Amino acid sequence: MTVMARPGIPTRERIISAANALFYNNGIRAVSVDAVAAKAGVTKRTLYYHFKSKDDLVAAYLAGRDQPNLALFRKWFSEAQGSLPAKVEAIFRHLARSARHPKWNGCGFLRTAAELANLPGHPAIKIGAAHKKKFEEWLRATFAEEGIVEPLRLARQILLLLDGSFAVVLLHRDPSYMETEAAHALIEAALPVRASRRVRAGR
Amino acid sequence: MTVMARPGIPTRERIISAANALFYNNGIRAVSVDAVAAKAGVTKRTLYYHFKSKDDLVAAYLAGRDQPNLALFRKWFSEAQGSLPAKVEAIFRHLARSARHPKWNGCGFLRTAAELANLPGHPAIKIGAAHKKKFEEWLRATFAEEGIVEPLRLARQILLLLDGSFAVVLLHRDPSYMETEAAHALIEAALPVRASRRVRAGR
DNA sequence: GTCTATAAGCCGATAGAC
DNA sequence: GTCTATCGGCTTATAGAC
Repeated sequence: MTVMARPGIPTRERIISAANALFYNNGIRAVSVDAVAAKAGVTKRTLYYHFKSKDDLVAAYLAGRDQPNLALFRKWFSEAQGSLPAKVEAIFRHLARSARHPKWNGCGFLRTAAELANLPGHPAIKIGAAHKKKFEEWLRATFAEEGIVEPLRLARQILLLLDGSFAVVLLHRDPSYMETEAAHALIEAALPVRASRRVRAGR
Repeated sequence: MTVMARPGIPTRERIISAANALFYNNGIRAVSVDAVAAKAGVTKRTLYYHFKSKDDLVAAYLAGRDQPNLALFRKWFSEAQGSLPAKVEAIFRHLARSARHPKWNGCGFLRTAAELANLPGHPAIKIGAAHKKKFEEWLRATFAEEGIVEPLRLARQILLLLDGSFAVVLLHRDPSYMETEAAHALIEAALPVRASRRVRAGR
């Protein structure tokens, strides 16, 4: 367990960074407060000075992943070339690439919600739910701008595919599930009628 | 913690039944072997006579859910009226009804895989992966019979929606995500061209 | 096959010094 | 704000009797 003694960075940030690495890799209940303190290079007493409980620390771990994660999805979308279906499909393609990294372990928000399913009001679950709502709302607004008739319905359908991809790829350890082009098919089906009606039996 | 002292049922079955209730409701690492033994009405020593470790017990818990779960999906499909898309959509409708029960806690296979993501070769994860593969294969065969051009691709797309539904509904505690009719749209998009091309902008 | 008893260690959280 | 030291309880797993 490497000590992350980087004096330039505030103690609280070092603790969150250590918590992020350990909780994401190993899960919540598998990681002790002792282990987080050791990895951050502080004593447990110091950790409890900055966070009032382990639950509080878990919430801070997920809160730290919220904005970076959303920014990454928006970046993948906006940098992609082509039509709307192609740009959304690009998110899944980039995700599959991430999932091939040996340290990839699915979605931290979904895994935490799954592990703490017996504690529905847990602060970490609320942060996860808010994160997914922000993503859904960004998708809805994007689809609305493109003239989709029911943008919220389509946003929720894509969300099911995204979170299903996290779950299935984590279970099978097979990123090819993210390359079934389901998002592409759903978006084309929702496109206004004037859009190109492509050949369908051909592939 | 109710003692499940039902003398007619073999000890091993009583232990698995207790493990099922506790692990599904609370998660794996949140439940001690002590608690399972107490709920089954046996001592810990007896439990370790029937199962060589907690990991072994967790695997038995999931193995016990495999066939009943698959049978339920097949029943929901076969008893539904109407076209192929309608019959698959019926699975999601029934699932949403299950999810409204207060004791519903998502998919036991996916939650276990999420919690034990740091142990990729764990026997329980293998059982979960095999379970989902059986479901995928049943879907593929069903679609092949219906003349779908790429039945495996469509089966995997539907699987993403199903497991995404488990994940999202567990996070938000909102079963309406299972009623976005995404499966219906994907299957219709994959149907042979001769099939009815319905009005699309109308709803 | 089931019991009592316990090993050996880790858990989250806290007291009090500086 | 960070340290040393420790509490009481819970963890998986095992020993040996019957």
